[in-house]
Amino acid sequence: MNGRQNGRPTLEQVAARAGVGRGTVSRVINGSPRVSERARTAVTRAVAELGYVPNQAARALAGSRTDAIALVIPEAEARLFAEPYFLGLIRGVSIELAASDKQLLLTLVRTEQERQRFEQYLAAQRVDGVLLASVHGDDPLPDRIGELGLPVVMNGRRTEAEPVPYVDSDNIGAGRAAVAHLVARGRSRIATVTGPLDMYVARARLGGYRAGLAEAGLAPDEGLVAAGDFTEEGGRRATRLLLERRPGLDAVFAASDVMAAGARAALREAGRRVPGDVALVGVDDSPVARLMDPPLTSVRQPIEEMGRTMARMLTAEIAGGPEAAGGPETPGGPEVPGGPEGGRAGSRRRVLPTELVVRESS
Amino acid sequence: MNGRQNGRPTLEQVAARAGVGRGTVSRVINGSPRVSERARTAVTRAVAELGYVPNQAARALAGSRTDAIALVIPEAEARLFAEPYFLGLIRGVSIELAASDKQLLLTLVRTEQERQRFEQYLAAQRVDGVLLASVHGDDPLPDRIGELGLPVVMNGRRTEAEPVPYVDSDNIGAGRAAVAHLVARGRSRIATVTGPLDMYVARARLGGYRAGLAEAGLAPDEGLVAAGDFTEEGGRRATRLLLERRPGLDAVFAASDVMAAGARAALREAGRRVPGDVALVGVDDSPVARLMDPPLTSVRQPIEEMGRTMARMLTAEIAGGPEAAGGPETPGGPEVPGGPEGGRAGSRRRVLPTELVVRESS
DNA sequence: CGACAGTGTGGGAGCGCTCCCACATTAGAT
DNA sequence: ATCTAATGTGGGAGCGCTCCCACACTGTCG
Repeated sequence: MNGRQNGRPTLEQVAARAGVGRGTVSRVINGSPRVSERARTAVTRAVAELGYVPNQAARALAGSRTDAIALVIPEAEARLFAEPYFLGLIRGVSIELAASDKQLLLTLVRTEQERQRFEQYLAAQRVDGVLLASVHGDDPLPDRIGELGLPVVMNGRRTEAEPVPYVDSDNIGAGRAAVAHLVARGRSRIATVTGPLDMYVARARLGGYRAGLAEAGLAPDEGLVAAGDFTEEGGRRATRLLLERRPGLDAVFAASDVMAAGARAALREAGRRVPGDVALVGVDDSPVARLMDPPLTSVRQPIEEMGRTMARMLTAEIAGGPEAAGGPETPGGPEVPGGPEGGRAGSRRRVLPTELVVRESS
Repeated sequence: MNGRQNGRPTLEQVAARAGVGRGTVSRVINGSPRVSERARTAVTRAVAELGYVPNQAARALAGSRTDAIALVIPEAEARLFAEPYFLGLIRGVSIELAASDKQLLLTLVRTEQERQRFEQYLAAQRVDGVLLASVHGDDPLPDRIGELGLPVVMNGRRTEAEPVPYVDSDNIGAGRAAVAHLVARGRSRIATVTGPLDMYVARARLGGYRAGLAEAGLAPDEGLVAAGDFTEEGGRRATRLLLERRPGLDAVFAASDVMAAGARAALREAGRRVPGDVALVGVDDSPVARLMDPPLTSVRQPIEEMGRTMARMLTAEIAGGPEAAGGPETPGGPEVPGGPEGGRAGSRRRVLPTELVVRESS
């Protein structure tokens, strides 16, 4: 039949061809410095001539490292959140991983059963580390993985003081920026549609909203706060409620673009004009924002950058060795000179800045 | 200090505990029928007691199968296409793979260099098969993978007569359904904004549009056809052009929702009302469609189902053995007679039906 | 002129499985 | 009674690597 497995040359064959021993070939391939120039060129040539590619399974078995990491996305969230979010994350992770020659294993976890299967999977030593997206407040998975001895980095955090390493965006800053912008535009009766308050991200954005009001010297008014659930329908309902309670509101800060779309619909129903009567600001700067009518002012999160940062942190932790688990052990790695973004490089938690994108809705 | 690699029990230990040989444990784990009931229970118990999980690397090395497949997404496309598309695809693939206990390896390919690296990767025998998303007309990758002896399934096809196994949606039917619907709504001057015509998907949708006109007894008019590029801006430009050439048009069929959003904006600029003056239909039924104003009538593709089908086909081909399923070796590509639409079950090409979702824009 | 560090280097000893051959054991056929 | 087949079973022989020990060879120092 086809020579799918018989055809590929092995390390041994390369060694024979180069006239050296297996050990030397291995050293050359893995970039060890303790190889003579003569041997190195001979091996490099043999590799090229034979088209040799190291067998990954053998490598993993012998060396107990797989050069792969898993990215786990809870399926339920994938529907809730604006989907481009995850694609952006994946893209960021992927870019960074390509640079370090690791592979990305994507796992969508739907059910509890699948979650358990995933733990089994981890136990089968198929990955060197795990990236976790949008973890819920009470999810024990991050800790479990840690117990297995595998490095983890989460996207977002479960609580304010999160023990597991994570990369988050500055959600408080997002709320503040939105409110500050609305105030600058002359609005003073600013309402907000929040996400589900059992999620840290929703609480943080609400906190930012409140801080923004305080900084502007505006009095808080609980009547101007309504809870949504990150869906369009939820945003619509919450906005209707707000209009009922506070007909005089002149701005709405929705904690996501999708909810802002719902708010837009509710405002239209109520005959309010945007931005004439009511200014509108969302969060995410998703494609939806650009396509809305009028285009939506939104707070952008550096999603791709978050993905990259996560991958970088995980890679560092993997390389940093299993024993250095504790602190920001900096093993001679070329530290990025004062990271362009917030948060110290090498730290176990990182909060990236958000950015307001102004469009016609405000 | 928990032992990451030392702690895990091996097959040998399970064998000892169950009082049987390694071979028997292996048979039980892999579900071989040639095991006595007695041995089976003993092994099952030992496995449970020790919390044994087979080491995947060892399995792959000894058995030369990895239980993983790769899904390749060209990065350029990921930006162009409505992104939810890929998430839907990933979801479908993931669901089906979970059922067959395989793992999903996601690869975003950005550059030519990365593409080569990916080929290297495949040569390292890390996957049992490959899924290819949105392949361009002249991409040699599918054939290359076939030459490596790896099963491949593509999403969409490069040309009408595609030699490599694929799963596509009925793009011709999509165009026809859109036109038929518009005709039923009393429209007769129906324009279309196409995708880039070097892509088969764009040509097929245009073909469906033309077929639809013919079936309705409407005369074709090239002035009613303008090329877009699957972006919003492209849709906007193309629509402006159409309005200039044929101010009397009363409907637009855009070959994607995103382009429909662009068309919507152009129509608004020109003072046309939707659907009053001009009816609008898109393709994809993406979240954008629901959020547009008015909500967009759109032809839905069964994306998730496409993902599932692809995974199923690939799994079958992997299981079917390298010798079956017609030699991928055939150089030059066999001219395949296969009928255009309605692919047979078990066939190497499959075209799934699309479905019109009517909303207020038409 | 020995003792002693370096450097490179070969190759043995696994890593934890699957494959498969040889050997029971049993039951049926002759 | 012997022969054959069917059924279970143990365990050797790898799969293709990495790790690491032992052994050259160089020089350098006391």
